[in-house]
Amino acid sequence: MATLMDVAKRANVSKMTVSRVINHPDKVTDELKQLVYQAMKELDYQPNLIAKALVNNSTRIIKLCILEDIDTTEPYFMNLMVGVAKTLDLHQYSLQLVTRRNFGIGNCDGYIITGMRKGDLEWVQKLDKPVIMFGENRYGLDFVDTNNKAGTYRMARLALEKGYEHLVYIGIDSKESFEYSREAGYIQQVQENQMIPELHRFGNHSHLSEEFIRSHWDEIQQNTAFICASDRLAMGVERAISRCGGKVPDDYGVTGFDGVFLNQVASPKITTVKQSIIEMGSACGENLLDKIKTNASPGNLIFEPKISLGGTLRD
Amino acid sequence: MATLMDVAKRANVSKMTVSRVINHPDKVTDELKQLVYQAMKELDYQPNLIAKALVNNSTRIIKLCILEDIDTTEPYFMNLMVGVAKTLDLHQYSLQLVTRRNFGIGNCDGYIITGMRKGDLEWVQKLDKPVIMFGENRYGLDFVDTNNKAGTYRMARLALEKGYEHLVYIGIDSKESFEYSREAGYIQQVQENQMIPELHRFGNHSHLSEEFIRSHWDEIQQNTAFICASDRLAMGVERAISRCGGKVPDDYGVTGFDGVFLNQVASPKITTVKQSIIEMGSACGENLLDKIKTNASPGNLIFEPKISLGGTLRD
DNA sequence: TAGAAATCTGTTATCGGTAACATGGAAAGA
DNA sequence: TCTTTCCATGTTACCGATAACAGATTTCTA
Repeated sequence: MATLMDVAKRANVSKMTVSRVINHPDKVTDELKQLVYQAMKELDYQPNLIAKALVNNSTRIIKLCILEDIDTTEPYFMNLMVGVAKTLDLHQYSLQLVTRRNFGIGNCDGYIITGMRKGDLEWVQKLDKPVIMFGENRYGLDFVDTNNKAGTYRMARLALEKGYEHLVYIGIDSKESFEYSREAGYIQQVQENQMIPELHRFGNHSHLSEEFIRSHWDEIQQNTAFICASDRLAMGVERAISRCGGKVPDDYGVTGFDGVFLNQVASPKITTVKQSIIEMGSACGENLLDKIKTNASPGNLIFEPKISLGGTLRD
Repeated sequence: MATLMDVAKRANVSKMTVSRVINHPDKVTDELKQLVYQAMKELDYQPNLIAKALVNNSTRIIKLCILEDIDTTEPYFMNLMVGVAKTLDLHQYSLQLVTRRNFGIGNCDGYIITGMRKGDLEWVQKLDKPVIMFGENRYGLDFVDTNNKAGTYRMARLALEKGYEHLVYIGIDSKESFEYSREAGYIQQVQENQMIPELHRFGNHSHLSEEFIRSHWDEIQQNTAFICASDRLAMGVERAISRCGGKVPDDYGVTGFDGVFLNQVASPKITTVKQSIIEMGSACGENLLDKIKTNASPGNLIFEPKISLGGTLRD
């Protein structure tokens, strides 16, 4: 591997000049710059990031903190992780996965945090390294998220356009901001159409929504579409309808939210609000590295969700 | 952050002595060692891995090469990645995900490779850094894998014990070693019971196995158990039987292989040969780091699979 | 045109460790 | 007792980069 020194020798300049060409090119004459560029190309020079890290006294480690108490085998978080890892690796940063328990251990250059609750606000604000949140929040912390409200709003409209006459919302029993936003999107669409909102909330497990539908099957009107806050819940609803003898999508519609793997393995596939989790993870990484480099707040980044058509809304 | 120097000063010794206490403790008297340990504890000394990496001229980067042409959203590979990442992060190594395309780019300290085909053998053997394969191979390259043969062998026996009279194998249409081993396990069990093996192979997609079962429904005998080489295939089989009016598990049995998420979302859940992909990924990492450190081949590591009971074999 | 200011380039010290060599005192051999 | 060997420790140089300072030109100003 060629070093700064090798390049310097070949270009007949000092190490420092080479370093300047890389970091402060305006402080070097064009003539020397050309020589140095030439030498770098000939030697295929790649800067040694470890040496750089040493002088900057950085760790090149980013901590990804998943504060929710969740199974790491869940594809949703894996996708997030892959997205983050992709970007970090590109910049030769290392990703460290941490939870509540092992949070404080070891140094790092920045944090990506998801699943924050109110009680966490205090210590999150005290962190002395740059932070990006994954998931909207109302505390002014920089975040990356999907436009949750727009997601359910548009999905609800789509269901109406497809001719379903009743819209029931099946939500997640959680106090997090994203859930409020999804509910708000549904409610707005329903109210704009002079309908009365009907919301139910459960823990995010398919068997809970399934059980609910089965036990209330008699009260459910034909031509209802269920706007669900997750693909898990949608999967349960779909299964329940099917087992109760209902027809999806002809007599009942079902829509999900997330679009991470689960929607594809259901049968028929779930029409869902697709979040590009991997891309969002990458964006978290980009924003964080930016924040580390420039020391300036990148603000919020909101991804517009796309509707991924499956077979749970009629055509 | 306390440095070697800080510790040295507090213990009234030279930097070198502190370094020796850490790396060659036998070359330092007990008396000094005590002083140094004391000082390290008082200052909560953590060695700076970046500085270490610089002198060793290492990158602290490990490349995970997924040579199969596969969707990265697949939970299987994500689990592998998480497992690897877990271990590497513990040792402050960085994980880089590479494919065929970007393989050669950039330096690293070692490789974890999965999905190797015959044609890859040549360049894999030429790599100048330590390598661990994920997935069995017959070329003498160190690997970590599940005992594939034992998996199908035991699963087939279980199906027989549950009273299914016919065993049909639904395999993956691939020339990789793991598939041969799974087939071998099934065949051995079947032959030990004086039965005649029946194997079918498809690309690893649920709709392919589903289509096969549906189109051959008339020829399928009651009380058959399908031993599938993946949960995907099993899912397709399960769905087909259900749609053709068959009863799982009463009249037909279905078993899968992998146990990574998919088996849990099917309904009923698939009885499957569970591979601990995350642990295996961790093991790949451990073995590779070991190999890097000691420069000695760790040999192969074979995980015994466990049968994860779902509802697709009768009780 | 002398002297000051600005511009460019090189030298030195530094980040936090480790290897290789140097030193000084104790144990061993003559 | 005097050398030789050994062992524990310290000194120096180095890994590959960068910041701060120093020196050499050039340009500008009076």
